[in-house]
Amino acid sequence: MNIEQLKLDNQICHRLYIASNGITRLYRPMLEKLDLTYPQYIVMMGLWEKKEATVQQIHNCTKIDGGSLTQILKKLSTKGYITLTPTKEDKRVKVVSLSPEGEKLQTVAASVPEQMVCKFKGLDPQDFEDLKKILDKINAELE
Amino acid sequence: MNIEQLKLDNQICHRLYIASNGITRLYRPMLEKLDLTYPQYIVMMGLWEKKEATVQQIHNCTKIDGGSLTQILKKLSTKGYITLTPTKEDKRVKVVSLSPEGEKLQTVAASVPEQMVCKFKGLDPQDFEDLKKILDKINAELE
DNA sequence: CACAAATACTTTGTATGCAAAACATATTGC
DNA sequence: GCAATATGTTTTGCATACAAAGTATTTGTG
Repeated sequence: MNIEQLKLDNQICHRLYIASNGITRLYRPMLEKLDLTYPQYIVMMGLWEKKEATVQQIHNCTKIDGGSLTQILKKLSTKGYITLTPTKEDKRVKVVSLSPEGEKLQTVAASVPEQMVCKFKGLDPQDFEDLKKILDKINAELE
Repeated sequence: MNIEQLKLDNQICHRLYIASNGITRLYRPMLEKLDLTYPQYIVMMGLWEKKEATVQQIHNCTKIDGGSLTQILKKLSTKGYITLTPTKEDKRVKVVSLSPEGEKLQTVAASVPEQMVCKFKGLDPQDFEDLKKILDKINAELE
């Protein structure tokens, strides 16, 4: 029996899990000013790029699953950042659009990425590059 | 305003978030045989190493926060994998111990790590090494 | 055109993650 | 000793994640 592999210290997945949770936690105070949670922020980032998109398209670019997305979009709608409108051509499809407030929010959000980078002085640009490449490989396998 | 940094495609944190969720999802069917969720599996890994530990110690090695840990330990206890006992010296402290079933489970779990590695044929050993090092840096900053 | 299969989204139920408040028990300082 | 404080764990409330079931609409087929 290969016990060695079961040790926490040898677990890459555990490290990834901790890092992901830790980063979400780190975002919290920064996103508080925007009245957004991290998943909500991800959806907003997708919308700032496209201005509007169907629920399906948001699912594709954010990789947040449908069930969660419905809840998140409902919250963002309540906050007045987006609107949800069924399309005329296909009533099943809903288009998510940025409201003026939602659009304005991007200006405030603009400082978040660099605030975030500042938290990781211990990593050099090469680390970020490497990490990005490896995560892309992992996410490709997870597809 | 630095809009470029706000694009999803430039977000490392988003990649990490997707990867972490995807991996947890990937573990699910493997852990079903053990009747464990991924966080429960993490706690069990900690216990297989130490046989017994206080709630605090488990928090330290798993990095799972106290509130969640209480729930997870309650579930593991219901499943009969562990027991929770207040210590005599300090009644606030609870010791978590493996039950015989919990201990036996390790044998079944032994195949999980390699099953997991098999899912990532696209990554070479160097990728895993690099990833581990970078994640350790990140987690050190998150402390 | 009617009906089965597919599609887009929502709902439901279970399991966290996390901050903040609550509890119980210990320890300290006076 | 006792009040004030600190510590270890639990509870609470809100926000997901996700599988599975449910709904509404469309599309494809005969």
